[in-house]
Amino acid sequence: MVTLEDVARHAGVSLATASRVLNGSSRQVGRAMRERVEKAAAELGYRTNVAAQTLARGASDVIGLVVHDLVDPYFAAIADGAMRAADARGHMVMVGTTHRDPEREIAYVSTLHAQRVRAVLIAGSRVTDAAVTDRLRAELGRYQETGGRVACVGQDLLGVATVAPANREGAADLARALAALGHTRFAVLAGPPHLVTAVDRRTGFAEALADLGLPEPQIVYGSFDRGGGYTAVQEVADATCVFAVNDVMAVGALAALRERGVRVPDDVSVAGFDDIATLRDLTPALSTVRLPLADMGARAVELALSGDHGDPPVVAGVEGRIVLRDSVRRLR
Amino acid sequence: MVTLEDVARHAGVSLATASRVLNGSSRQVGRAMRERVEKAAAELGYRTNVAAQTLARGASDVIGLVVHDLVDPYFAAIADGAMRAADARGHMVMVGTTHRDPEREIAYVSTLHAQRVRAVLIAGSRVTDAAVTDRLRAELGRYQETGGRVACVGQDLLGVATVAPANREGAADLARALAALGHTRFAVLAGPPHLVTAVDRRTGFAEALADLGLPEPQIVYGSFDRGGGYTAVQEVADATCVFAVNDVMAVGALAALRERGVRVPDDVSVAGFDDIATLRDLTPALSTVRLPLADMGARAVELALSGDHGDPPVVAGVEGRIVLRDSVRRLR
DNA sequence: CTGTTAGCGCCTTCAC
DNA sequence: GTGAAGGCGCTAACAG
Repeated sequence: MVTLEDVARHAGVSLATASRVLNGSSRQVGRAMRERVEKAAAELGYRTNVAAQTLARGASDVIGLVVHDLVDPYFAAIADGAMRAADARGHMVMVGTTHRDPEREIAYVSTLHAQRVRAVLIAGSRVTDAAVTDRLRAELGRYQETGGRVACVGQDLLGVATVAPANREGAADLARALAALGHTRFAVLAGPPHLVTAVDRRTGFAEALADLGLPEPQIVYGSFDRGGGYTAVQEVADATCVFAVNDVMAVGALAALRERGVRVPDDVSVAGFDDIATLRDLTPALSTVRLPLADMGARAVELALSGDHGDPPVVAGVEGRIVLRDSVRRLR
Repeated sequence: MVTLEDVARHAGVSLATASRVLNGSSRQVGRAMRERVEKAAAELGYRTNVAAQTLARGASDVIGLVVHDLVDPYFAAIADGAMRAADARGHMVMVGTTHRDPEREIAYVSTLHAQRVRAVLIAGSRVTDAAVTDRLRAELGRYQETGGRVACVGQDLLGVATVAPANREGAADLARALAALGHTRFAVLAGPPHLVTAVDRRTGFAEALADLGLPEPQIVYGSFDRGGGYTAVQEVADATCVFAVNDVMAVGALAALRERGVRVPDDVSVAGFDDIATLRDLTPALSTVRLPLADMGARAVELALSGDHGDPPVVAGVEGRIVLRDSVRRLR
């Protein structure tokens, strides 16, 4: 294993000089020496030992990212945006997937802290369980005390910089748009009651309907994935329009409806939330609320890395945009 | 920042003892001391400094993963499998995305080498450019010389342990299955001519047709993504069956056909390759060749981590399974 | 501009 | 079973 010292010796310069040319210091090095060092490094096949560098510098240039599930296109898109932004700033990204286990979220923060990553990004819905949230906050707090930066994509419940999609408002806008098409009897495939994202979207939707003087929607709980939509939609009684709180669930609902011979949008309209790119080729095309997922990931990187340590955490709201496509139909 | 030394002092033991308790050594430590150390660590909020540990041990427990694009469900699935396997072995995963730039692939290997990751996983098609491949091989070679482990998901062209999907054979099987339905005039949306995966699938398909005495398929090149399928299918002349060399391209093709009012499978049959889970709810359901993507990722982790340094690289073949769904139709 | 020299935090022989 | 001490590879003052 070739070390900096080997390179220095091979080039006939001091360790410090070799360090300065190979691992960007602010100091200048004379052209002649610089070239000798670079030549020696190339000849020897030198590779910086980042662990040693991190130890000496007291800071690494790795960013940690915690997501629920990379196979879920929602998180894949956020991760992609975050990784592009990280890359642009010269950072590598270390990823942990929790598969929706809040305990693992906490454990990952601890692990990433141990890795002394420069920043930790937490993406995904918070849970309504205050005790779990508090423990995550505490873990993040310990990390921040030692200089760690944190940003979250989701609800502003952690006391850290947050990219917060307007779930309530987006769902409310969607409700109004659907009502404007003449729908009055709605059902909501609401996902699990302990996921804040699901709850926000469900209540935003329901409140908007109430404001319009429309009847309460039928609420069907279930899991937050395709299967949840698939199962839940089968309990819908007589709605003319079904709102699934995310696109993946809507896809499950569409599949179940198709199997039962229910036509969309002729027999029932369906809408989702997120506007997942991979799902844009479904038939009928899914109406939804578009969230700029990749931007949100990139934004989180910026928030985490910018600002000074003492600053109060920034909360960046993100608006969803209603996209009406073929899966919904005008009733009157 | 709390260090091991702080913990040792707080517990009234030596640094060595604290180290043995907190960071699993093979040595035993008396029960009383162990408990004192653990208590002190908890009280102080100690977190191992992995950088220091890596430096001292000369080995990290991070695995590097290089993929083309996390938003592409193909890679998301492989990454998911790899991360689960890594996790089960106590490793974190550092991810780099190349967005199909072979130069970045090489650069990432270098970066991961600098990070002294325990193993590097490279997922994704090789390119036909031998010069680029040689440089990647060289970079991997340098890494391996210093004890790094490597595994690849794709073609066995790097001289490292490889999980190699049977692209040729899968495509050939598919061709035979489609021919058995009575199709004789085929078109292949072939992707780019420099991607080995695309080439293998195209040639496997064409060769099987030739063996059956059927006419040569029309070959249309393009990009390896949705847009590539969308564009390429518009140049298809008079085939009764279109084979897109991956599912995402097939989705693009379906979209273009739908827009032009061409019915699938009534007017033309369409098949893809990979069997991407997220795409299983398309209508018509896509016929394809199923690859166990998550398993492949997990397998790569195993291959990389197992075996001894001198061993010749293992090549693990992976078979695809034909899945015929509604997007193809029997002609006779 | 270049070299010398303490550490950075932890692991691991080696004695006790 | 426990402690003392050298060293892992690099950085960043500090001198020159």
